[in-house]
Amino acid sequence: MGNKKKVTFDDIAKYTHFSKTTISRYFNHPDSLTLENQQIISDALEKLNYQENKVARILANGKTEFIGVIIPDLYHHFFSEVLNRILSTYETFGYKFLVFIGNEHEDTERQYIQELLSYQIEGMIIMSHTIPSLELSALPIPIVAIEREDQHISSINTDNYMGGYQAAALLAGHDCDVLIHINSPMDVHIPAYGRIQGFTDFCKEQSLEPLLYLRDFGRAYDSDLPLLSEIIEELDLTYAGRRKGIFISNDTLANTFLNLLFRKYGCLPKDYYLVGFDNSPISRESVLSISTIGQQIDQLAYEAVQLLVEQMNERKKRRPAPLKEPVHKVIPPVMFRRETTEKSE
Amino acid sequence: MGNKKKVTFDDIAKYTHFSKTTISRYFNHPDSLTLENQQIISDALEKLNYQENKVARILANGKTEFIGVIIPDLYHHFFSEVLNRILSTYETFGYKFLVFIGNEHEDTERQYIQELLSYQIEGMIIMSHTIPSLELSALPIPIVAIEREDQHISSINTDNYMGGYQAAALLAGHDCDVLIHINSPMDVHIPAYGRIQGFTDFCKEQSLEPLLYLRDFGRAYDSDLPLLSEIIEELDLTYAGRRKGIFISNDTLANTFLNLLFRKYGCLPKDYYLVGFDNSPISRESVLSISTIGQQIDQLAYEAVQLLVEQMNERKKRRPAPLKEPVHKVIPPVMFRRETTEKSE
DNA sequence: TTGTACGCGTTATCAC
DNA sequence: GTGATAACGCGTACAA
Repeated sequence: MGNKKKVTFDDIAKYTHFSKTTISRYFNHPDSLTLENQQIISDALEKLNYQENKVARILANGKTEFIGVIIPDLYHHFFSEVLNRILSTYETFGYKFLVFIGNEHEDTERQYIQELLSYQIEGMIIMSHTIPSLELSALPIPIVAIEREDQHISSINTDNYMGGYQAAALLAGHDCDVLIHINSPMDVHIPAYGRIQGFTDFCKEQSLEPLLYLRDFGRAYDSDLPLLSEIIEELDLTYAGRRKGIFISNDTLANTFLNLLFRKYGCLPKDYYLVGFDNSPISRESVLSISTIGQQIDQLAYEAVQLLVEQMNERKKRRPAPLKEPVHKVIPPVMFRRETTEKSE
Repeated sequence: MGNKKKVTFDDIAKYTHFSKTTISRYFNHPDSLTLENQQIISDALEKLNYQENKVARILANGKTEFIGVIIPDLYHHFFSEVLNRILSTYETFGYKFLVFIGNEHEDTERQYIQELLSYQIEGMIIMSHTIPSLELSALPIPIVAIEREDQHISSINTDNYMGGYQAAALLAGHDCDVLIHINSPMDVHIPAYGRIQGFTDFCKEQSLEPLLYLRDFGRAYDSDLPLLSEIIEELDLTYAGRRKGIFISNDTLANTFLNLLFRKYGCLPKDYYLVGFDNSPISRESVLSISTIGQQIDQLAYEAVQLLVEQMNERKKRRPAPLKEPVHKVIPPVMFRRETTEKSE
């Protein structure tokens, strides 16, 4: 209860009449002790109620087993699920995670990184996109990006191109003759740009003209509503009666779109076909289940940690062979066919 | 680029012809140096590219500035938003967070706690509910619970009782004469139980008979569907034509309920009034916006960290006066009136 | 205002 | 198989 000093190796050593060294060995090379002595020490640990102190161990051997994480927010399900999966790799790799929420300000994120480095993190996973990868590549530790600009650092991404391609193919397979993609404008170097590219490439291969609606979405539900409303009005006017296949950049937006159609028509009109992206919970829980291109978040996270662990291990070797070029790994998306495309026709 | 040894106070000291102590003071008591000398050291830090090592500092002064967090999952928006807010308090309090996902197994969660303690965390915030608070209260650090069983430890909770009461009042205010609450069965000591209590107490005060449907919800969307479907069938049969006010334990479930009504009737029938709980995004993004009793997650998280920080600071005093009794603080809920109750009548 | 000497709790190196 | 002893990098009396 009180402020008892903590029990240390010294206490154990005195109690057992061994040396500190032997106690240390009990933890790190137990085989080098006789079974008998192992038991003695083990009993002493119990009796004195010893609690490990890994901070001292870090100072002595330099290994923190810390990985730093900077994530843009936890509001979007995608990010929180990625973090969930990252944290869960503790069971496999044993690394602990120091997590910061990037707040969109470059300078504060730089401070976070300094703070992480001061705690001797061995590697970093970054999903926040404010700091350019060129700058990150200069940091003294291995870094892995997930779904962000990654020209100069290693990364794990969903195969966004294939995702966009599959979405277009799904819609075309339902005989949609107007193929539409709704997204936010973005830089070519952001992985998600592949969704646009894959979608338009499929259209071109099929000699269809892809219709792109790029608006500044994602600020908030209420500000997305009028933007989508406007698009619906335009589509209804211009393509009345024609079968419209619409690929929307994420499930949240797809759900908003679907809600607007329900408000206007009380249902999903026959000539509308919808595909979202992410396979986030809302795609199953919307008023009609939404077909979507799912990201394999568990794999994204696992591979990111694994790639990081490999590079961190490499550094611990006597003669490290660091990566000369960043590694970019890509995880295939998975298609979910649901009610917004698989109607009884 | 290479494996250059890290720059330490010793290097700075040699470079500036000061002693290590002075360098240390530069960081901890800069005022005790002349401005001139501060500048000299500051320049040297730049030149040698010094990086702080907080691990060494921890070993020397015992303050890790670590808070451990154990959270059940990040799948539910409530938890991820709480974590979001907790992490964001770094800006205010400066504490860093080591986060573990509780995996429902008591013994592995105990291991997590040991791991956290071995890193010398100064306090812990726990939302996971597998380990009884009595056991937690025996740990050698301050602990604060959020929305979990908290008989023997301090806690921050939403005023669930008031939430249930308000929900019932809102429904009664719309002249619902059948008041229904849908929830999962739970122990009386879980804060969320207050929702049931508040709801039924209001009903009794108004001489209304509260109708409780307690089912094992929350496993998955698909397994909730039939449970809710059955309830709807029963309500339609038993209370046809009467105005039904339904308080559902959380917004996810309320949304599912609403979707089922839409599938059956193509709309929210006139005699159904719905109130959810949490004010999670789905309550705004469902096909009709759902009235809900919102938890003030930002406050929950902030107060939890603050309470913890107070207790951690108390321990650092020469003569600590630890809490004799756990502190239980309660945050009022906020009502959001939306389309599922505020119809044009 | 600045320096000396030691402690924090563990691991690593070398002896025995 | 076991034990001294010296790191690891910083903070803090105490002394000057």
